[in-house]
Amino acid sequence: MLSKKTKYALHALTYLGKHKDEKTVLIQDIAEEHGISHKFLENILLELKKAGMLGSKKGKGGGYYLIKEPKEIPLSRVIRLLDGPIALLPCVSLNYYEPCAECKNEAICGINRVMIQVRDETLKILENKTLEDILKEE
Amino acid sequence: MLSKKTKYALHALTYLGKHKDEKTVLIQDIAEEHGISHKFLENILLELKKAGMLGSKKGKGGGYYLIKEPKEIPLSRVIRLLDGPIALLPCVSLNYYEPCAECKNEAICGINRVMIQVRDETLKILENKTLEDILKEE
DNA sequence: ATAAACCCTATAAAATAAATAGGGTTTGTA
DNA sequence: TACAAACCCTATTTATTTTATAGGGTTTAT
Repeated sequence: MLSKKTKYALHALTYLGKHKDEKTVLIQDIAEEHGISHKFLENILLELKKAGMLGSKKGKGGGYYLIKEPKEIPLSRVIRLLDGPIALLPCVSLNYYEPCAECKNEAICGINRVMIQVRDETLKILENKTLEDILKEE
Repeated sequence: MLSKKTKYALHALTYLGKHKDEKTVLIQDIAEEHGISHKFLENILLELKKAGMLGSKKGKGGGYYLIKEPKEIPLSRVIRLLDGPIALLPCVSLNYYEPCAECKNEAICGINRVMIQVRDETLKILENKTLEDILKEE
């Protein structure tokens, strides 16, 4: 399951996508819309900004805005940023690889091999679904 | 990512699959092979037994054994049993449904709709990969 | 000047996962 | 028939991760 962080990030991105004709959107507006703590959401938006998905403007009249086209933001990107690996095991993660302690020899581990296949197929799904798909459904 | 419980369960099932010509296998043998605590593994094997995947024999000379063909044990089954939902959000889980607190109206939520699609495609993968696929790779 | 907004780091609280403990029950074998 | 080896069960503790809070600092439009 996705963490609340990721879930909130998706809500925030969706909100920003729906209001992209407005120049900026306030944290407070998104937080109120979804009943999220202002401060918690702030941390999430900062991460999205550092990752290059959002821009922001300081000072009175400032706020956040999308700096990418919704179709350029795949679910895989958001999930990896806030939740970490998409792979089901550390030993098959592309971005967060770690060996499995209980595995004597990864090279001959059937679980490892199958999980690589699962990872590749799952990635295909999550790379193809983007913020645009979410917006189209609203 | 899968919990250690699920990972250990997969290792245990694989071990049992590789030794299915022997009548029974001891917890201790599996635990030693993968450096898992005997007691922790015991709890996992009991769950697998309750779920109808394993049989066991008490008393001296007893142990655990597979009671299903490896191809009848899909990953989805093991994951759901030990880890819970396969869906990425509670509001799209088939087996562990719960509404999302921050969602005002699930019926018009684009995230919900897209996550239903992701769930269906992910399920296809995890239902098609079975213990047999793991055993074939070893 | 000032208020409204973003930015940053650290810490606390809550929830979950992982492991341990301690015994009970069953059953094959000597 | 005693005993040891194995499964069976429940509860508790420990560790880790997630979630949330706190408290301020910096920037900028008006």
